[in-house]
Amino acid sequence: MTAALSVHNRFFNSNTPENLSRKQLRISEKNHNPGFEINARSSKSTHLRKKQARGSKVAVETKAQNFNHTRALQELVGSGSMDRALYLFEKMNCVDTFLWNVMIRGFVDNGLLREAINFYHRMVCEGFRADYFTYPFVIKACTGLLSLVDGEKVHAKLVKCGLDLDVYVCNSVIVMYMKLECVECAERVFDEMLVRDLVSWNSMIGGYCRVGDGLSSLIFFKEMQKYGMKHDRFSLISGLGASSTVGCLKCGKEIHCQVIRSGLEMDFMVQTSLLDMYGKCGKVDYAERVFNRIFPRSIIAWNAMIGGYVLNARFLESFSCLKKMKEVDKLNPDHITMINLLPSCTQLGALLGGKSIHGYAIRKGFLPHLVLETALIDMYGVCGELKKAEQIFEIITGKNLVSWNAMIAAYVQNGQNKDAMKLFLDLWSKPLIPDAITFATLLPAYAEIATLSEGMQIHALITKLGLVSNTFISNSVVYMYTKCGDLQTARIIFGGILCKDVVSWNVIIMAHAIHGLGKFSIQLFSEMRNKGIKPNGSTFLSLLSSCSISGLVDEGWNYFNSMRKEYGIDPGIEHYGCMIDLLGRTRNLDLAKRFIEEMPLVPTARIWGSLLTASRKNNDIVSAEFAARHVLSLTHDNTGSYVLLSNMYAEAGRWEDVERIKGIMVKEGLEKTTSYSSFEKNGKTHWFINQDRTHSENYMIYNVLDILLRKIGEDIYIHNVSKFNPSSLLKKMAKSPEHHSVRLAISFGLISTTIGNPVLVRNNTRICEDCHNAVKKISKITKRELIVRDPKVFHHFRNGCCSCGDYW
DNA sequence: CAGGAATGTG
Repeated sequence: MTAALSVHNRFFNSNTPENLSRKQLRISEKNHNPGFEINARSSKSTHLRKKQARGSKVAVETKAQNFNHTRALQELVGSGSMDRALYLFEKMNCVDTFLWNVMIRGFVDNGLLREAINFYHRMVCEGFRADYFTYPFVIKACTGLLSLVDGEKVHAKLVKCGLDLDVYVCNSVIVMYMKLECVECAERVFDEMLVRDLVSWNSMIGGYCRVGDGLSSLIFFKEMQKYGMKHDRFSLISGLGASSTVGCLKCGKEIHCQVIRSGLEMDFMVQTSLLDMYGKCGKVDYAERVFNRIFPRSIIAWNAMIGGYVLNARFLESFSCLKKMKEVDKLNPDHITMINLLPSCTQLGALLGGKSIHGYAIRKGFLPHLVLETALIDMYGVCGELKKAEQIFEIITGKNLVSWNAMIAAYVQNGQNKDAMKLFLDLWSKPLIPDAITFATLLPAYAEIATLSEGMQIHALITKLGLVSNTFISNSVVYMYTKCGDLQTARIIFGGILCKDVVSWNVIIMAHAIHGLGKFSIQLFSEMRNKGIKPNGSTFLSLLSSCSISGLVDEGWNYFNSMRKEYGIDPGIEHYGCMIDLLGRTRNLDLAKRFIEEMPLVPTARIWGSLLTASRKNNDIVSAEFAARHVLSLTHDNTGSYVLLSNMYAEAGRWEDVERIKGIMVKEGLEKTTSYSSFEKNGKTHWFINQDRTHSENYMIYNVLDILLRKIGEDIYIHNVSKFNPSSLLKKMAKSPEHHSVRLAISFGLISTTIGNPVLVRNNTRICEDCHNAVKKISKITKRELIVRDPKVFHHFRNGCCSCGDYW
């Protein structure tokens, strides 16, 4: 007669039943029954009253009927017919806590989580006491909804009822907090438990695993044995997961031994975890051994095996594994198979493979699927199909941070730095908070195009979000400041990195390289070795670049030769590239050519490009043609090579050849890159193109520039007429460099800054010979440091000299 | 009545 009680309590009893104990509840139930008919208000009660009026015989029947109803209700719930269960529930007249629990559990089991919570509220409202059977279900519903708000309310309620003493209830609360990433709350609940069972421990181990704290997971895994808990399959599975996140093969192997000792070797979930662990710890052969013992092999085991191959860069094997899966076990790939295989396509550059996976996913109805779509963005991004990546990103509903990060990465990988920055600002307006990966992805874009003030803003943001202690991020910040021209700040931040890794050192060595401070690079390199940091290939790339940029020829050769001898590092193609630059500086073109011939690697476009630069510096048109031919056979759209060659022809007065190159470029659809220079003033960037007259301070800029040019004797039109030299005049007229963008920007920079301060100008193309000469002289007569950033390096012009040693 | 294996971004 509980329904009656509920009605009664609702209207006449302020002492709500949830404040009473189970025993008290039963007593009050009895006591209030007699008054039932008078107090009845609801239609349910009226219905009951009519039934009861038919006499005691009917009452007995009702009891039996209720018993049948209960069984029917359980069956309906079990089969997932929640609507019919609800109908029956509403019809039943003797509802009690047990039946409410059956309903709530049914909702949870059938994924109707919100309904489960609503039903719990209704249950409490109608005066039923939620018991220690109710709460695990309700908490599970909150967990599934990822609703911390609901969860905390329910938790508070159950503490009030004293149900926080129940092990089952507490275990479910732990799982909830862990899944909602409130690790500290879970820890507190765990700590305050008077009795902990196996599930309590397993929930902690599994919870830490889930939030990525493999170390704590392993600590709890070891700790629980001290409390007399024996690991079961759940503990072992979580322990294996923790070993893979930490990447601790030793831990994994130990747990493998425990698996064998516990006789769980043939447990298929444990097997899958083992296989996964070995794959993630880099032991594919062990994984294969485990895999071969699994029978029957589920799609999950196959997926784990495929994932293992992909993770260990054995891409082709991942595809043959897929083939075997289809042929041997007649299993169809699912969405996780696709997610696993997409990185294989990405790494192999197999766009066609990636597209067919996309097609398969569409045909099979796997889409929309957030993770799969993100993997597709990555694949299309790396394969250069930016439009496709954008399309997928557009249609994703419920984008999470990973999706945003993937799209930002796609832009950066394709050199669309501006779009990456724009997308980041877009993300900033969303309720998502960028993380370390966002910045690690984004910072290279900032390094390429951000102004110093933009760079400082992003740095402030990183600091605000507490990501400065992340070495990966700090390294990128150092590089960004370097590329923004602020080597001073780059140094300070480098000095502040607490855990400097090899990348930190490589970055700071490279920073000094691109600012033409080779001696400092060398000093930093020896400092690094003294600190016991082992240099890698990239270290030498930074070091050799520095030697080449600063013209430290002997040092460069010494380091190059020491690479293999002292450090056991085989020089890569990039290292050879640096050496060719170095040889180019010595003006020994024949040696450079022989070096290319004799090197054990196939020359790339960059190698031939270095020879082309060297040929230009030597004014050796034949070598330049030779180098350019090679560059263009490898990259058809290398505009720079055409322009360089064309300029050489022009200087030699070979106008037919200039026209010929022009013709080829037109035929190939190539346009000469428009050179522009920029100068940042008060956070605003001012742009200039050659002969630009659009700037608001145009008059002043040209006046100042003309004075400067006259002072340095480059105003050939006015002063050099007497020493008329037709070929030199022709040369200058062809390019009219006296109003090149870089000079305009420097002129504007000089009038926009205080005397004594350096002027920093950015160029999108390499500075021409004439301007380089002119800027050197301007630095001398103005007594200012003039800094020009080109696509590769910073030219520091000081007192008539440039840090690049006139070779760039 | 509670807990578990394979999945995307640097």
